[in-house]
Amino acid sequence: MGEEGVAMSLDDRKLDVLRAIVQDYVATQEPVGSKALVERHHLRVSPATIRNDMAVLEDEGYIRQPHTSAGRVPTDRGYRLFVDKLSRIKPLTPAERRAIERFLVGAVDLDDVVHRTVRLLAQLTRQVAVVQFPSLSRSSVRHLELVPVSTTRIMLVMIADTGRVEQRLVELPGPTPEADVLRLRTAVNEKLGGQRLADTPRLVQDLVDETEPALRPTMAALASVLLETLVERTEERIALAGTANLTRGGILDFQGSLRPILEALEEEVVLLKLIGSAEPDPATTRVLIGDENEIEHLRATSVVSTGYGPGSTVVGGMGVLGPTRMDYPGTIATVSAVARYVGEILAQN
Amino acid sequence: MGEEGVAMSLDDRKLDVLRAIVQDYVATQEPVGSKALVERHHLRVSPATIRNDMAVLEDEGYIRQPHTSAGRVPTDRGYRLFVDKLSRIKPLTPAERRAIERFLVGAVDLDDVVHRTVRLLAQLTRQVAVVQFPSLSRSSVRHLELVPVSTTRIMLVMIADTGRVEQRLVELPGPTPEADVLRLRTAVNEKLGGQRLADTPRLVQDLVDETEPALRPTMAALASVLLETLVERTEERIALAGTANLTRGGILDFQGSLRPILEALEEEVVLLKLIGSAEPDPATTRVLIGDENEIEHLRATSVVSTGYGPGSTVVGGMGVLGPTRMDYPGTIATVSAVARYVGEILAQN
DNA sequence: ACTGGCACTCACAAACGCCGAGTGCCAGCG
DNA sequence: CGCTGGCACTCGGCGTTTGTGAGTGCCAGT
Repeated sequence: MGEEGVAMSLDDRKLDVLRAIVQDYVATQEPVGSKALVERHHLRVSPATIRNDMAVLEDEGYIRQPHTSAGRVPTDRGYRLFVDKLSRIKPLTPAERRAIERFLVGAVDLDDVVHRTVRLLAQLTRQVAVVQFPSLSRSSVRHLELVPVSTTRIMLVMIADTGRVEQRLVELPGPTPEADVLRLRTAVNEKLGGQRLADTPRLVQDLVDETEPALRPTMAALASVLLETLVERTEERIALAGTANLTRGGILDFQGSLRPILEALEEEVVLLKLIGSAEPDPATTRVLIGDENEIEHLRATSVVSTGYGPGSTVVGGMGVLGPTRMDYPGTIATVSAVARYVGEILAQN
Repeated sequence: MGEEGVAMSLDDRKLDVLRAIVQDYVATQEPVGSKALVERHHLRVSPATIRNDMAVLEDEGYIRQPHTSAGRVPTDRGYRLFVDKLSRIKPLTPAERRAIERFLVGAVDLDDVVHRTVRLLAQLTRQVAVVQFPSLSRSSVRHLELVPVSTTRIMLVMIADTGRVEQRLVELPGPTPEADVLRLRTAVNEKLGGQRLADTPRLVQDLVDETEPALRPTMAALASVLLETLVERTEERIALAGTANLTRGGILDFQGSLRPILEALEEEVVLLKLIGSAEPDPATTRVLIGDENEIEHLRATSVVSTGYGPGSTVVGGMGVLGPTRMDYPGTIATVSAVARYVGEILAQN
């Protein structure tokens, strides 16, 4: 009707009311009523006035009543408005800062960093945490090693600059003396060393073409495994922690059951999509609220995620998953801070 | 009194009754009464007789009543007797055999084998499955590689015969030309190649002593990292799957909540202890029932576990965790079969 | 535009009573 | 002596009822 944009139809006080509702509901986990609102927040009006405001907010779809004559609860849309416009990122407490700093002492290798990170995230946010291992597709080749296993088999070991290591067995077309293996090794390293994995497919082709004819079949066998390792099987690894937090606040937090959630959490693909850094600006911290996320069974959850990597690059994603009713400002702050720290650690290698 | 051994006090029929109670309870998840028992099993006596038998079984601690005037439920002790004496291992169904065979196609490397295995176990048993990665301490060194990263840093990569790969960064005491690194590499491989990891500590010491004096400080730096990698940090990796199965049959399955269970499952140490192959005969399939296991929070669960490895060796453990009320014969059969299969696959490398 | 007042709604908890499965005991029977 | 049928008893679970209070929407008044 006479209203222009949806947001325009809400004056400042209504926004204050929404903010207060979100905060109270997140804190108490109970529907919040008009009377309680005026008491806990110093809104300078009467409950009746608030009720009118709430009626409007409900019309606009920002809040809803679980049942007649109960207080109001924010909708996904309400949380979205809250996150976008009504909240400031909460600074970390000193205790949190200390915890983040402490977690890295003694991290001995990449696996260790990732595992510690995911536990840290879970502990700080008291939610389920997910950390993607540095993605192969985003790293470069540091070194390739060929280890003879028998005369017709070698083991291919690839070391990425992120510290990730992949190994694969290669069946050679025939017995190959060790000297030849060394020649292959040199050739492969000269061609691929330092290259980004994304660029390797065509280089591998060159590699075969440039090999001396005698060794070409052997190199071809090696090349096919290389391709598989470097590209096709860009298997992403993932670390998960804090699933026990799903049971906090009664199982009823997630209406129905947490069964589907646990199932979804075991699907790597699903997790990758959630914290996927295939986003416009991967370094930004993103928030997906309720049914904004695409996984059917996680419609009752929100995800806060971000990319991380040494310096300003992004080699993987990390994030946190919890009930839509969660402390967004605090969680966003934590996830961002942890990602920044991990980036610094990675930069040190 | 007049009774000799506890087991002696139970005649055959009482044992039949216990077996029937376990079977029915596992199937229905409800306390089983005397009348239902005589109907479902062709015990040729009347309910009243069964009641007397049940009274005895209860005195002996094999079953109990959840409350007066309810049916009986097996106790941990009852399950134990059932597993030890009253059940035969259930042969696998053809469908199960097929599933096990199918799961391995396309397993591309060790990680993949382990991940597929754990999922397979979870799916077949419909419980939580745990698989330990082949333990470093039980494997031998296949190859050690030194990759120069800068003039004062090299990356140490260890490849075990099980296919596991560990890498670690070594800070050298000073700039070291590549030729020296090669010499170190040769020396290290000659000394440690093919050796069991358990034997390496003293060998590493020899290694330093035998090094030409000029390279000795460098070798010392390398040796300390080697020791750490090979011995001290015998970090065991573990794969987990099927946590969603914990929610089957209502959460009430695990009285209280499954919170502590989820928490325990995130502790690697706990899991290792559970499926630990530090048992008398690690290749045997073991069953821990209820409070027989030592982890406080898992007192309501049972664990079926076994060791696995190529041939008749054991390089790690795997197992399944579920409510004490579980299908022991079937689960034992499945776990054993899967372990055997995985052993065969590992033997192929 | 805000407020106080008021009638109304409805989830939730406590109280109640019923039902029936299951038991223990006992006297009788082969 | 072991088994059986009969019987009185127990008690958890379930559906119904009732009471209570938080919270609402509406309206008349300032």
